[in-house]
Amino acid sequence: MTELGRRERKKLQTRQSIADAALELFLARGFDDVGVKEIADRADVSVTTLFKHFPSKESLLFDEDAEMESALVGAVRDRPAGQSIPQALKDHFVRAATGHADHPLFGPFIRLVEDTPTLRAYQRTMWIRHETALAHAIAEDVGAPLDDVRCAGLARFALEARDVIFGRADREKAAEELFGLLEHGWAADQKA
Amino acid sequence: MTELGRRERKKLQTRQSIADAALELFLARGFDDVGVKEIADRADVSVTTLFKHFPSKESLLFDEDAEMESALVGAVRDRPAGQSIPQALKDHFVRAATGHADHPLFGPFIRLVEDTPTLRAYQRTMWIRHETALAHAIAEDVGAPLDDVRCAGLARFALEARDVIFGRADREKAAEELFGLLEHGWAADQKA
DNA sequence: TACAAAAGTGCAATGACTACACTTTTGAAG
DNA sequence: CTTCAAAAGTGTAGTCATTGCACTTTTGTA
Repeated sequence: MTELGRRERKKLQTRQSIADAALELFLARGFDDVGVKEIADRADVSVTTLFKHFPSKESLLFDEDAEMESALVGAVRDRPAGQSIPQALKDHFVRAATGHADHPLFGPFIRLVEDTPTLRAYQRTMWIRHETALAHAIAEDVGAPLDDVRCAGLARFALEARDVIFGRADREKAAEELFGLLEHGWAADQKA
Repeated sequence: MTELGRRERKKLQTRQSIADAALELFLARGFDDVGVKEIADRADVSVTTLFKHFPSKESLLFDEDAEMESALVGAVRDRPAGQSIPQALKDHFVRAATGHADHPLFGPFIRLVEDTPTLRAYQRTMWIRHETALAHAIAEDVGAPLDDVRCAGLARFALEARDVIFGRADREKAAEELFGLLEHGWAADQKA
């Protein structure tokens, strides 16, 4: 679509260097044992520049965000005919989880986040940001008012479900059971 | 039960002074516009002492914690015969919310927390800590393995429901609808 | 009364983050 | 090709929460 000028390209490149440096160092020595200074040095930029690109130390690890939200909304909006919303969300999460599973850093990355309280909290905050968007998509789909409580609730529960699932050994089964619960509750509510 | 010696009493008193000073200042000027130094000064203690009593600035606002957890577990364990677990939790939350509603600082306090991202996040983290305890209580009650996924899920969803409910104008109705969803999903699952 | 543990203090340091004033790069207009 | 304002980058110095340390004071108890 939009051609990027050299300027934009260089900017993105700087950003990428920083993110790469951060990921390497964090994976090697842990989030708390690496300072921003060191990351900036390795990316060959000043600390000031680093913070011009990323709003916080935690954010260095979570880059792609806008895409996730539209994917989430899309999963509800464009689901196969006849499929329930909880089902569609479950499929979406399972697909997303297994989609990246081949990347060699996926495992270590997950472990890093799980083992660092700060990062868990941050990830969760970022994740929950999508609640409103998802809630609206659901409400629109079923023809409820945009701020309908049950739609907001389903959105929240679904997003949380992902977090619970990730903490489990058998993610497939966990997803099945948790979304089963939502599925039944949601269906019963829809009838009323 | 246990009589407190003068030492313990003085310690608690110091702690209370600090918490009081913090609450006053935060309510008056907002969380981010008050420094720990100022709080310590008002409570007439050193900053070092302040941090010997509280692990962080945020924790100054959230004191009573162990009680909440046992109350939560108790709500499940000692619920009236024939009442479902989601129902019991709903009742518990509604009761807890209205129980403090008469306190004059309750409203402003809630508003302070809602309006300060840091505090929202902190409160949520503290709150979710009870997930495991609640999940175990539920599992025990229905005779499932302690780490059963559906029990953990219900616990998580119920705790999150409280958060969603607090963000709503009509909390009574919101509670009704959200726990209705959990109720139906849970009931359907239990039969299987 | 004496003494060890507990409570409190002040100081200096760390580490994330910001404000500021500055230099360098670069896209685009003339 | 020159020019110039915006954008990208830099270094310095500061703020603020939080911690480690070595120290004094208080207090329960033997």
